[in-house]
Amino acid sequence: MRADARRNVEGIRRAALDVFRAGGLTTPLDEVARAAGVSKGTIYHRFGSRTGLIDAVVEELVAERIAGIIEAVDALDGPLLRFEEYLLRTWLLQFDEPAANDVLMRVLPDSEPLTTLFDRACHFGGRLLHEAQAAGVVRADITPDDLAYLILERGVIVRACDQQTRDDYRRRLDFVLRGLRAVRK
Amino acid sequence: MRADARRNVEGIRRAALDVFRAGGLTTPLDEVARAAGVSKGTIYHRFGSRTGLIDAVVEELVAERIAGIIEAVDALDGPLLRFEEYLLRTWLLQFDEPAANDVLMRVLPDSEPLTTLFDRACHFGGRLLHEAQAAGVVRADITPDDLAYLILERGVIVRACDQQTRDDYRRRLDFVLRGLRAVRK
DNA sequence: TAACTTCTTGACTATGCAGTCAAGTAACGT
DNA sequence: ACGTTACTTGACTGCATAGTCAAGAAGTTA
Repeated sequence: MRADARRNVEGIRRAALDVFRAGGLTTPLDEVARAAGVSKGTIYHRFGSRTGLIDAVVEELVAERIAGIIEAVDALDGPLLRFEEYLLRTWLLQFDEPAANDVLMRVLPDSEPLTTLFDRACHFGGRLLHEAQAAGVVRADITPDDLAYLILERGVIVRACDQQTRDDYRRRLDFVLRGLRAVRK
Repeated sequence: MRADARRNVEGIRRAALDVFRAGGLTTPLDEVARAAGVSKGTIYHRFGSRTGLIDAVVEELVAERIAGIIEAVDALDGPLLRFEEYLLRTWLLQFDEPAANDVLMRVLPDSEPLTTLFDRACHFGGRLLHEAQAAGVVRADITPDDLAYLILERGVIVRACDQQTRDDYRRRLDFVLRGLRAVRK
């Protein structure tokens, strides 16, 4: 690979990290090209497709955030707290990081790296749900699908309602969490 | 107005009712034109703009549905039941009728007829919220804005997640309603 | 430095929708 | 039946984005 090509690949990667971080994985490639100081054609040349580029950066972009949540929540005590903190932190991540939101919304269902990240979060959430239900602290009729849906929903909302403040968003999450708890006898 | 023009206006109105009923107010005008058997230009000629056409049909398309909810809910007893039935029926209306959903989502914020319909629903909901909070049966920290948001959210979700079954959608609404109730002492 | 190969470019196609307008068509009045 | 005027048409512009490719630029090697 020629020197200029190597330079460009790196530049594009870095630009993609910046641009996708700010605007999510659906940002037009022209913006990445502009940020990298190359033409769109070069990106296609080097990464094959839009998805190719995303695959090449999404891990670095998002993995740490999801791992951070899993780690932090794993350190907490109590099945209800753990379950609710998992959801809360995930929902806030969706608000804060468009790219993470895109992963959690399965914007590119065919991308392996994206699927891996998504599954990691889902699997962990499923475990917490199971434990919380076993302890009788969240409603028994919530399914793992419902859980995925609760996250997908929030993603859709975050995307569409980008004028709401983080505080309002955060406050309203409490309503949702409350609805998932088991009814006190 | 010439006879053919009058005929066309009526044809377009009727086509718009059909098409918007099925696909919501954001359906491309070409589809309305095709359904009416005229060209797109004729629609613009007769109704001035996309919004003009929508204004001309939205009342007939949606008013009855919203009035129906208000009437039915008004006949119920108990502040909690009334509040929850209002939300539930509104949310189901959003699922069943894309056009009603567009109204409730304020897809065209500048259209008077749309605003009128929206305000009617909002005002009624606000009253129910107030009564329910006065009776201590729903959380006191829910604002009228939150209520509008709960409806907007659902609208966004319905639009984006069109593959979910009505039954699943319905079942999940219970989670949300549950989260709005006052905490039992 | 010249030949050779790799690489980059940006104009191009394609898609989908909003909205416009010159030119053609058809209803109406006399 | 013919002129006038209202009306309709559909091709056109404009916009935004994905993806392609022939031609020109530039790194590499001898």
